[in-house]
Amino acid sequence: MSVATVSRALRGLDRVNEATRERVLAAAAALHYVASPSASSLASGRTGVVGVAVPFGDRWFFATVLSSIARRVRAQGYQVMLLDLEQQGQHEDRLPLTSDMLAKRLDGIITVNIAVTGAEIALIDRLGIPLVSVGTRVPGRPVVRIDDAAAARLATEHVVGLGHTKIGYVGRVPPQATGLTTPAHRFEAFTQVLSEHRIPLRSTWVLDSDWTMDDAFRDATALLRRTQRPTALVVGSDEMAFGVMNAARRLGIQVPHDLSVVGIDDHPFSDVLDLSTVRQDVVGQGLAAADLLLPMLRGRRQDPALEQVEPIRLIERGSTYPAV
Amino acid sequence: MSVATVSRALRGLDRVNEATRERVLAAAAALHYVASPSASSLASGRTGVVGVAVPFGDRWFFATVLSSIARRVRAQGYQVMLLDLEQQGQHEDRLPLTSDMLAKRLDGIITVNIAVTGAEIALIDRLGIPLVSVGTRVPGRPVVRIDDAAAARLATEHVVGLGHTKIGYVGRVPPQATGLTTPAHRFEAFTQVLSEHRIPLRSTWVLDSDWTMDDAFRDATALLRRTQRPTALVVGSDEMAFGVMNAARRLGIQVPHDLSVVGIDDHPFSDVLDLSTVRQDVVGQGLAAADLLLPMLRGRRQDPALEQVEPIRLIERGSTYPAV
DNA sequence: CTGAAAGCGCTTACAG
DNA sequence: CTGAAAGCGCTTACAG
Repeated sequence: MSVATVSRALRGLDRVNEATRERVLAAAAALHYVASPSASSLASGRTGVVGVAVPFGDRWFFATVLSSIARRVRAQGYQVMLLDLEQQGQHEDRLPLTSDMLAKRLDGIITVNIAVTGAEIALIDRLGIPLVSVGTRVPGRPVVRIDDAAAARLATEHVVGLGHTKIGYVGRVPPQATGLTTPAHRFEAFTQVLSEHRIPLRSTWVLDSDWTMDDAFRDATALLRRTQRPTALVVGSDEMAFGVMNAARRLGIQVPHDLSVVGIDDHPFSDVLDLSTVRQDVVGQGLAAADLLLPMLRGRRQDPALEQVEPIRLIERGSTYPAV
Repeated sequence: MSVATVSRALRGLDRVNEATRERVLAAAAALHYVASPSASSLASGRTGVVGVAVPFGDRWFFATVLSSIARRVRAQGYQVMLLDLEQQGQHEDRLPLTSDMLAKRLDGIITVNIAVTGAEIALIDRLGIPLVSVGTRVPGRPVVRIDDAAAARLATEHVVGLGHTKIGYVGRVPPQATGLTTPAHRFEAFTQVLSEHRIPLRSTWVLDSDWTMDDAFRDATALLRRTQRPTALVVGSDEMAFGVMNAARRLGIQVPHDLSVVGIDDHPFSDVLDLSTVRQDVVGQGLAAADLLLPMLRGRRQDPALEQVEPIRLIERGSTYPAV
């Protein structure tokens, strides 16, 4: 029996006699034989590995997307390489995607809220690696995301509907700092809703944030100490909203009676914290991205302009209350 | 110039003329040349990849360990393969480690709270892959962990010291369900402290749990509805403690005045929730495991009985209060 | 349906 | 310090 026949039998190709295949399979099992991935890759040009690039591997959103992608691609026989681009102690600057990470290593890549640079796109183009983005779009590739503006709109209209007119925002990101679209879209929608309702926007009630709970805690503490403070805060993410609620609690400000807080995400802990929020299906986005990428690994072209927008919805909980 | 010389120059081996090396490096940069990992692996037998096996890739503890391992091994030129062993919808049964995941793919592996089976150990032995475990020990391999008994002891003695005598426990795992050592050690230490202080242990105040917030929420709700209820709960993990606090809040039971709650972990959100807890350094454990594994990848033997026990300490916050 | 052969792109002794 | 050659273990046309 030749190595060619064994190779075909093991990979389930046709043109192999059933009896032959069974003998091969039996022998492979007895000998614990598994084809060498390196040798297969070298010969075939395919690695069976999908890379997932995240800016922070240890945060809920990214860990959840990563895990759901891993589950889905594993079912098709692919392994997942983690590309955690976090740069120690630096919030703005992430590690770049390099040839070392990508070249001949990956059959495809999913970027999760990564603002991919022109140089990186050139690299990925040169390597010819199929790519799907989640959240922030990579130009010329399919994207899976929610409608960030609509999400912020839902949250903002919720507190407006409760009669609030003194409304602040937490989670604006200075536009030059990053190429991420999510923070900008959410903040912009917030301002639009206010202006539609002719509610004045106080610039001192808009807090920049590096999008962490700790940072939101610090900034919200400063804001809530002022004599002039809002009665409601719209917060760009649930994690930041947790920081805001903590700040209020420490200052003796009652949520929701003295201050309404609404987030975006529906983080698994938002229920515990009784946080009103706008739910997005994070697992679903990971699975959708994998489902988009998988056919591309087999050479199927995908519409580069494809935008798969996943649904969102308002979850009213106890952190929001009518204005007095 | 031969391929051998190029190979040596690129990998920084000695016995290469400096001028030659510089020419090679310049040419490689100009051509965007990167050595094919598959070809290198096939020829050298090394893959430059470390596998990290976790039972749930989307939970804080595992995502944090994973991310810190990735950071540390990346600094040495290694990539991380994610082995997420979660089996959809099944809490007890995880996916097994298989040849497909391991054979000729990985230079080493770190298991994070995985109760590795005998068959899996035999496989890993046969493949000769160096292994380091975090949390639950893999027999015959180094382990990085905290002293779980000491952690539970600290938490329990804290509420005992506050004068509580009606004390319950959340997070016992039926011993046959899993080979994990953490839940067993923590519960055992809890019972010991009680008996040392001659505090009776009510079996109805001990809650089994699958170690999730939701499950703890459900079970704690049932417990706290009883007329006879504890004044303090020691909880095996912070995430479960969040569920317990939520249950109390929903029932109108005030934490800490009607009920003290203490967890173990110091989860990033524990500060927000004002949860008293026992802190462990999760990032530190990941880094330590990587530091143990890295030399093994270069052939260094490590003491198979090595136990690196990381420090813990009590963090008193607002969820615990003296008994009335 | 099966086999012989080329080739994937490196690394590693070995010789010089 | 450098090069020629073998070899790592597969997959893929191609021939039969």
